[in-house]
Amino acid sequence: MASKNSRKRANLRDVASASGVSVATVSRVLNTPDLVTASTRQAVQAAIDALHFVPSAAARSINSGRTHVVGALVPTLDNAIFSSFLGALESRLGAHGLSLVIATTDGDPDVETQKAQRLVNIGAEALIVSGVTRSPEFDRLVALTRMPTVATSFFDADYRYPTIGYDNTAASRKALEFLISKNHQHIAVFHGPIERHDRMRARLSGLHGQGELHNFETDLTFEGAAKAVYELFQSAPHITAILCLSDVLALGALFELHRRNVRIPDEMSLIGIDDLPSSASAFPSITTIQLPAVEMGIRTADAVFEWVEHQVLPEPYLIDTFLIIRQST
Amino acid sequence: MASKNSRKRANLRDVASASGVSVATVSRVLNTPDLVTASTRQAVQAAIDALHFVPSAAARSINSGRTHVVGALVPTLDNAIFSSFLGALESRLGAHGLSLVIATTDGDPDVETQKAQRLVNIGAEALIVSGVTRSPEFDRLVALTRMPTVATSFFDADYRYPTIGYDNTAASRKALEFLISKNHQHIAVFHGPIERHDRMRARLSGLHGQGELHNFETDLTFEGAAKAVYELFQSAPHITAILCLSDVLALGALFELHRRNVRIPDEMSLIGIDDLPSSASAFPSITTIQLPAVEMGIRTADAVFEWVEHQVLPEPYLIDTFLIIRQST
DNA sequence: ATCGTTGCTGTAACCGGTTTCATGTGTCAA
DNA sequence: TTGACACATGAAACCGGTTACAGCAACGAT
Repeated sequence: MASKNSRKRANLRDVASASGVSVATVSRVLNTPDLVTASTRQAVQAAIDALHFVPSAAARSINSGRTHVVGALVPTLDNAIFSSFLGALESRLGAHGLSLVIATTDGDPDVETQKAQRLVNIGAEALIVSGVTRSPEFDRLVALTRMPTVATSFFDADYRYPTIGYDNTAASRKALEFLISKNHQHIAVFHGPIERHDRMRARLSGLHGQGELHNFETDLTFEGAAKAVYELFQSAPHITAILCLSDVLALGALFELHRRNVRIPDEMSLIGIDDLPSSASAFPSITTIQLPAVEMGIRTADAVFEWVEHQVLPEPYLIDTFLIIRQST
Repeated sequence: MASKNSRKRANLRDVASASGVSVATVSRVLNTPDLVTASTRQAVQAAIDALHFVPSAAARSINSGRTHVVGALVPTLDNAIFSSFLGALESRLGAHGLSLVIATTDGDPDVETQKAQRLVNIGAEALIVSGVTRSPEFDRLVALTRMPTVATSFFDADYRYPTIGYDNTAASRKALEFLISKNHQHIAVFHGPIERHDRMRARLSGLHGQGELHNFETDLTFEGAAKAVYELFQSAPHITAILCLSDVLALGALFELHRRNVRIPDEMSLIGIDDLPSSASAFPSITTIQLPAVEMGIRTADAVFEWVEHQVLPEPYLIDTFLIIRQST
């Protein structure tokens, strides 16, 4: 009794001596039970149960060289576009027998580097990052550790890591062209901070020189959008359409326009980018450019799996975006 | 040259022989540099750089017995209440030097058990779960591995794992009492599937026998809410207030009521539970019961940290919910 | 009776680190 | 000159698994 509840966890040798076999046989019971006689197998199993033996993950992976863990670095979980990406990613990785550890970076390359270092320290087999901007230390770390690394949320066939994502510039241009095709002449562009947000910058870069545009930079929140609407009516009341470079802003603008009794789309048209779940159900529902976060998660999971499991370097992959026409335009 | 790019990663012994010292000294350079003379330290460091040596996470944790990884099991990432919880959790755990691996369960106890097993296999030091419902195998796994386990999203001082969360029953009752205080006699209750969703069940259980209530069960989506509104007007047009047991439903109902030109709150009052970011900014903004997901994440991270680092078993902790009165009532 | 299989099991090396303990060297006080 | 002591370093055990290899028994074929 007193000996039963020894503080330490039982290990292979304990089980071996308890069941009167060698460590090799115990290991075989765990991994290749077919190679062990039924009777000894049962004896070993009994000892395993009695001692509450649980194999050590670390000891296993020291031999296999595998941890079955991959890390994802995303700016935030508060934006549904990232959480649905991660949800799909986790689910698909799980189907491949891989686990996902997440790290939020707040869009700061230094934080990203620091958390990437931690992911390396816990033994991640691959890294998944979002957006274009990396710190030099990050690149050094990846080079040093030869870490399989995939970049998501944008597409660039020439990027230093394989990219799986969409063309942000084309997405915003698609939205703008749609507004122009609807004969809008005076268009406002709402966008989030472009400092430390390269995808926003890419979206914005597709828009210059296409007729009269009024840019409003604001926080990437509902409140930020409301503030931009306020400024819009102060400075440019002749505007007839708002192009929001994120559905978060589009929803915020929608609410603020409601509050001001501005009729949508009669008095003001509204188009977003992302296609958040809310955008389809808002009233009026919001025309937007769909960014297929779920497909991106699945494809990224598959690519990472092939890389760590079969050493297949992924090809850069461009995911299509779609214009979803709804009631707000 | 040819020998330089050997396929295998360098290990401690490689570095040791390259720099002409023992493995112990190399290990000291890595962990306790003060104990090593500056000159040898530099020599070792040079060898480390030259060989691109990166210490193996598995080998380290086999000695320390630590992996610095904790696992969280949540139903989904699609609901903002969970993603903001996880965001806060990850951030706070990171401050404690711990990494977070996430696993989604879709609310299925069997999936939860299976993914918990995987978390154990990769060496998680602690488990964080959501909601009351566990499978017997899950409990067996936790008992077997003596895994530190915290349950969140509800509070029950007598639960078999320490709970950190809010009182779901009290939250919904708080919402109902507020509606009653506003003289609403005929109230509809929108709720998601209660099968496999114990928190929803707890919220519903607080409401029985409190005057005339009409229950509508529907999917926990915007579309589900819209459908419930439709049914509501079919079967109970005299209703003056809708109590939604999740802000997701409240937002969906809001949009559908807009669509039907029902004035809020004049013709219909609306109250939710969750306090999603959207609820504050919707028009009209939605009265709701705030569930402090961020605080829950922080407190859970602290509790887990104390447990794995200092063997301090957390006390169950009840987090307050607050009625946030806005325009929809 | 002998040899070649096949099947099960044990010994011991090994994975890549950490850590204990012993050893050698230099410094300082007696 | 010698003993005490701090300091830097190395040899080897150790963590808890996996696995190459060897040994041995039972079997059928020659």
